[in-house]
Amino acid sequence: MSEAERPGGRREGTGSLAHRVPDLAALELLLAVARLGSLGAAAREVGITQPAASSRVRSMERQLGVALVDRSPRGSRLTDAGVLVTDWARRVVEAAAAFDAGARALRDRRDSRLRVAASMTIAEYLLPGWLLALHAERPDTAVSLLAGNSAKVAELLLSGEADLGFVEGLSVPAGLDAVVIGRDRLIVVAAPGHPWARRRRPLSPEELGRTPLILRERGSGTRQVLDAALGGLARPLIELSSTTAVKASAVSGAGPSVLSELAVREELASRRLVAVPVEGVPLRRDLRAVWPKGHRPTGPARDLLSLTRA
Amino acid sequence: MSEAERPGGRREGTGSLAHRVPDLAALELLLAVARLGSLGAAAREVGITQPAASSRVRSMERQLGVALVDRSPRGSRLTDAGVLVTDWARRVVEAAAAFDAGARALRDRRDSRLRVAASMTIAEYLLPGWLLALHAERPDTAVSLLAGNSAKVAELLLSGEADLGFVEGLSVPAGLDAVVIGRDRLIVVAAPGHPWARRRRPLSPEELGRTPLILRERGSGTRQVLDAALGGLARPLIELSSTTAVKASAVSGAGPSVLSELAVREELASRRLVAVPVEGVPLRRDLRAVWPKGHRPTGPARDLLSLTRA
DNA sequence: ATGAGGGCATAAGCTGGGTTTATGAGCGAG
DNA sequence: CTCGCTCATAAACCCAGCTTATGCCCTCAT
Repeated sequence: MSEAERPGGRREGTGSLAHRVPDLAALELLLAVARLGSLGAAAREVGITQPAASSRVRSMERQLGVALVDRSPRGSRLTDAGVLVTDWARRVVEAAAAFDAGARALRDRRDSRLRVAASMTIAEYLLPGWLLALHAERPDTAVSLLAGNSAKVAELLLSGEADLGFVEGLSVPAGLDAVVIGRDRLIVVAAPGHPWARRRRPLSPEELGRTPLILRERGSGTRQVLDAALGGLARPLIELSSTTAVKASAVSGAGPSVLSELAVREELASRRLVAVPVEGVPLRRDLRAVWPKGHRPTGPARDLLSLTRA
Repeated sequence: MSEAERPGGRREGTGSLAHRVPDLAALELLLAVARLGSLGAAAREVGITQPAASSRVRSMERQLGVALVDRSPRGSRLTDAGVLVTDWARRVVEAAAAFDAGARALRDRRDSRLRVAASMTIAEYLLPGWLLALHAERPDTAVSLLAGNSAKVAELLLSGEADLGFVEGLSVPAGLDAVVIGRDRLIVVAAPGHPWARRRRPLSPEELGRTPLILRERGSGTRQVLDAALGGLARPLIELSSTTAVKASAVSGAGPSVLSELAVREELASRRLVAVPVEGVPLRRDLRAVWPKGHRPTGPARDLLSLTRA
């Protein structure tokens, strides 16, 4: 009953992002201001009144502790800091747009003109981007998404519950035609503090095989590829049930791991994980679009397919 | 709940992201639920009560039209759809974390232990990631950021107002020592519908030089590099005053453009822009860390520097 | 000069989403 | 069989942010 639950001390560091980052509506408003050069015009565009926009921007500036726009009776322009903040805001908004595209596809399970079945990795990391691009070209296309492993994708296609599929893996499921649309690679990663992170000589397969790694559980696609590449030798340090858990564990320095390049792209870019060179281990796997044998994709399926070919 | 608010019937497309995407607090809560396997535990972690968490998750599910977690008396696990949504949510949260890291550096102009001066491109696209990585390794380091062009960076370093600088460009400003930390490339891009997008033969310098392009104004760093590479020949179709405006214009199909690889990475990944191959035009430029001649970076500056070397 | 128009700031009042507190119900373990 | 964990529901409450209604400032055109 006493409210001593909250240690009243410093809330430095972890104040929960949401308290320090303006909400999406505010960020969108800021982008509109940047584009239109006027608070009032931006307000109109996002469907609120001018005083509301004024207040929103002001409270953003208070929250961030930085002046973002130069107001003048002739309009508003971004300050230097505002330009930077706006660009960072754009990235947040784009991630939100990808979220929305994915969520929308997930919701419209039925009655969509294009039903896509995809493996988890592709659904997670590639599909939202494709959906955004598709929306830009063919705004009317309603897409629905079903996710599963290769076998599930094949089943959905063959039973007519999906029009187009995407799988990663070594072989094409029976009864399907396929085209390679890209390539994924498993890479060895370690936290920056790990000895391997500074390594310049490539790891040998034996070395990789005898070192305990943070891995997905047996049976997962990634684990299968790794085991096959090493000849069933992969030795687990910990086994976790999701790619995310594996990543988090690797980032925290628990040990090295082997993960899809797609899954760790961001961590590599921000240097929270480091790629470790390896030699003599075939860790590539093809990404393929698939469809029922003979039934060449047409209409919206063809549109989407043409977007995915790099 | 039938509301005939918007005349025009169709509320397809533009419903303003913020109405369709849960706010950051909700996304963070979802991530916590995924990690901890319990609504109550997640609630505790983000500092709200269990019923609030329950209600928040429920309203997310209503908003998205998809069940995200399987509740049981023994805890909560993500559904299949929940796994996907959570991964997309993670990307939004990471973008927000980068935003926060950048904004924080921008705010703490003075009295920071490490004062960084960076050119716009680096400040926009690379620094937030570095700051996140630095924070992961050295949580106590307070960083401040000043952005400007190469000359401004040099000035700040030489006057002692900054400890470490980052510039992109062909030469190192006088009075500074430097080390190359990466490489940027200008690339020719076009919207997917543009004829160049399907081109397989590389463009020749002449062809590029005689085609009107969407460009930054004369005097911008990007424009300078391009003009130098072409021998002053670049022909503008439109001249715009920000990288963002150029991108938006190119995406909308107004014409081809030449932009930093860093600036269009996301657009390329989602296929809103397509890279056009070019030959015989030297469009690379080095990214360098710089500091006052003789004053080797030490302490936090050295930490940051070591993070940036790929 | 001088008035019209666009742009931003301030003030006051209201609405509703999200929160807390309080309670109940299901399931498993000791 | 009871304790301890989980989640759901209900009711009261609080505050953030919106709208409406102004006013001031600047610029441009007459």
